[in-house]
Amino acid sequence: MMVIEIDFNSEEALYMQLRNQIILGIASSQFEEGEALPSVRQLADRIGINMHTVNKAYSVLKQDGFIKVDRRRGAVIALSVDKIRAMEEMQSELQVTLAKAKCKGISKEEIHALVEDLYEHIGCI
Amino acid sequence: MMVIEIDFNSEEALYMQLRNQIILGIASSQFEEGEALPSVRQLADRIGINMHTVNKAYSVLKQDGFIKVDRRRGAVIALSVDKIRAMEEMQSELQVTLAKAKCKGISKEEIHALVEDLYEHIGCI
DNA sequence: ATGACTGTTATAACATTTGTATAACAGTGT
DNA sequence: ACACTGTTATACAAATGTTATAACAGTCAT
Repeated sequence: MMVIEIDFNSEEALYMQLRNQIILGIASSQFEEGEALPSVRQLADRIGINMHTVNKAYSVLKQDGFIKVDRRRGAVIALSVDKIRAMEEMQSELQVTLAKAKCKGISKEEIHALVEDLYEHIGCI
Repeated sequence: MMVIEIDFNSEEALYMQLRNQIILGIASSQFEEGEALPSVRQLADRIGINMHTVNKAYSVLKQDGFIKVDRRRGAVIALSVDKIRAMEEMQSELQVTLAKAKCKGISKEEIHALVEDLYEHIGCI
C-alpha cells in the first residue's frame, strides 16, 4: 500500500498534490495496472481531508486517462494512452521549465543528466 | 519590442501567462540583460488588462530573480542566478512531468529529443 | 432482502485567489 | 511644476478550493 504524504502548508491545491502523488505512484510501479485505489472515503479519512477533495483528484485522474471506475471495485489504475496528446502537453509544460533553466545558466547537458536520473528513479526522492 | 499574447480563455492566470511569456522572451534573447520592460501601466493598456495584474507578474519576476526595479528606468531585465535553487525547482517540476510521460509510454529518448529541440528553439513555437 | 460498501451528485457555506477599479504615495527625469 | 516610474491601500466581483450534509444507484457479502 502506497504512502501518500500531503503538505498542508504547500501552495499547491490538495487535490493536485494527491493527483501528482498517484501519478508518481503509477510511474514508479507502486501502483499497477488493474490495482484498485482506496475509496474516496477511506483515503479522505486516512489523510484527514474531505471526501470531495479526494473525489476531485480521482475525477482529474479519470479525465486524464490514469484510472477508470469499476462499479464493483471502485477506482482502478487503467492507463488509456493518447500519446500525441501526452507529447503536446509535455511540450507546453517543458517549454517554460526549460526557459527558466536557460535563464538560470543551467546547461542542456545538466538537464539531460537530470532527466536521465529522474526518469529512472521516479518516486525515489 | 516583444509581442505578448494573452489567452483570455486559458485556465492559466493572466499574471502567470505574462510571467511565462517574459521568461520565454528572456530565454530567447528577445529581451536582453539591462533592457527595460514596458511600464506596468503601458503594458496593461496595450494588453487590455489591469495595471495590478501586470504589477503582480512583475512582482513574481522580481521575486524569482528575473528583473530588478530601477527607480529611474522602471523594471529592467536583471538575472540573479541561484543555480542550486533553480536546479531544485526544476527537479520538482520535472518529476511530475516525467512521471506522466512514463505512464503515457513516452520513452526517455523521446524526452531527450524534445528537450534538445525546445532548449535550442525556445520561443519559436 | 438487508446492510455495507462503491462513485456520483446536489446544495450550501466559507476562505482564498484572481482580476478589476480608484486613489494616493515617493522617487526620478525633463 | 509636470509627467513618468513602481508601490501601496482599499474595495469589490468572480472563480476556485475545501469542507459539510445528504442523498442516490449500483455492487457485493451475508
